Amino acid sequence: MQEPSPSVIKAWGRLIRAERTVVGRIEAELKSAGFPSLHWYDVLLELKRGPEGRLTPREIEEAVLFEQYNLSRLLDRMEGEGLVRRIPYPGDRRRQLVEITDAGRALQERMWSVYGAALNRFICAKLTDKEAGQLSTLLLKLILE
Amino acid sequence: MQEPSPSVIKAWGRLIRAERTVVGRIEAELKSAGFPSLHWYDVLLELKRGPEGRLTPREIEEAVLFEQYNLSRLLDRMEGEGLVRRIPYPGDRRRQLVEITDAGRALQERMWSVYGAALNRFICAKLTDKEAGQLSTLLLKLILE
DNA sequence: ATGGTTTTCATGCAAATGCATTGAAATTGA
DNA sequence: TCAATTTCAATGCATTTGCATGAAAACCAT
Repeated sequence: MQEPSPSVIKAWGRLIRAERTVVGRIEAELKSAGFPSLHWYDVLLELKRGPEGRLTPREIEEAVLFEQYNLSRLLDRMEGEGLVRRIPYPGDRRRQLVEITDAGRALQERMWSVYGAALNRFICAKLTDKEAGQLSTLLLKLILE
Repeated sequence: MQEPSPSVIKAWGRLIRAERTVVGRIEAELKSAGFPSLHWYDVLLELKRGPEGRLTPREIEEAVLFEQYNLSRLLDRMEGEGLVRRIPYPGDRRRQLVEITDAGRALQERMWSVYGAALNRFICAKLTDKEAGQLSTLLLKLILE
C-alpha cells in the first residue's frame, strides 16, 4: 500500500478531533439548558425547511445521514413528545410524511437560541468569515462523489 | 442573540457532514474486511505510540476523547480479545497501565493496511497536499482552547 | 395479469453508550 | 495526623444504536 501523505493523515486526525470537540461542547450546552440532542434539532430543522414542514423519512435520512432504523426510532420518540406527527403519503401506502408540529417548531427555535450562541462562541470566535469560507470549500471536496 | 454568520453555519454543517461521510466510508471498509471499529484502532495506535506500548486510561481518554466509562468498557472488550492487558501502575494503586500486546500490535498493522488505503481513496484523492495543510490549519483553530 | 424484485418502514434482539453512583486510593489542608 | 476532598476506575441501570429480518406496498418484466 502507498502510505497516505503525512499532511493528509494530520488533516484527518484534526477533522475527527475538531468534530468531536465542537460537537461535545455544543451538546454540553444544549444538555445543560435542558434540551435534547443535536440529532433532534437536525430533524426538526430539516422538517421546518421542507414543503409545509413535511418530509418523508427517506428524505430526512438523506439530509442528516442517519441509519434508517435509527431514524425510525428517533421519530417514534419525537412523535411521543408531540414534536412531529406521521401522516399518510398520498398515493403510496409504503411511505409516510413526517410533519413538524407547532411544538416542534417552538422547540427548534428555543434550541436555536442556545445552539446559535454556541456556534458563535465555538466557531465564529475562532475563524474569520474568510476562513470559514475556505473551510467550507475544502470540506466540500471530501463530501463529494 | 447575534446570529452566527452564514459562512460559519455553512462550514459547521459541512464539518459534520464531512466527518460522518468519511467515517462512514472508512468504517464500512473496515467492517467488510472483518475488522473492529475505528475506536479500537485509535486505542491500539495510541498505545503503540506510548512509552513501551503503555498508557494510563486517562491518557488514552485524553488522546482519543472518549468518556471515561466508555473507555473502561472498551478496554474490557479489548482485553477479552487479548489485544491489551491491564497492569498495575507503580506507586499509585488507583491507576493502571494499559499495555498493547503482540496481538494488538499485529491487529493495528493489519487494520492500517485497510485504513490507510481508505484514507488514500477518501481523502488523498480529494485534496492536494497543500489543501490538506490548509485544512489542518483551519481545523486546529477550532480545537484550541 | 402475476410472480419475482425492489422500495419503504418497523422491530426483536444484541451490543454499545450515557448517566449516576460507588469504592478505593491518593492528596490536601487545618 | 487525620478528616475532607479529589482523583481514578468500575458498574448498575436506562437509553440508544447496530444488525438482521420482517411485512406491506409498489414496481417490473414477461
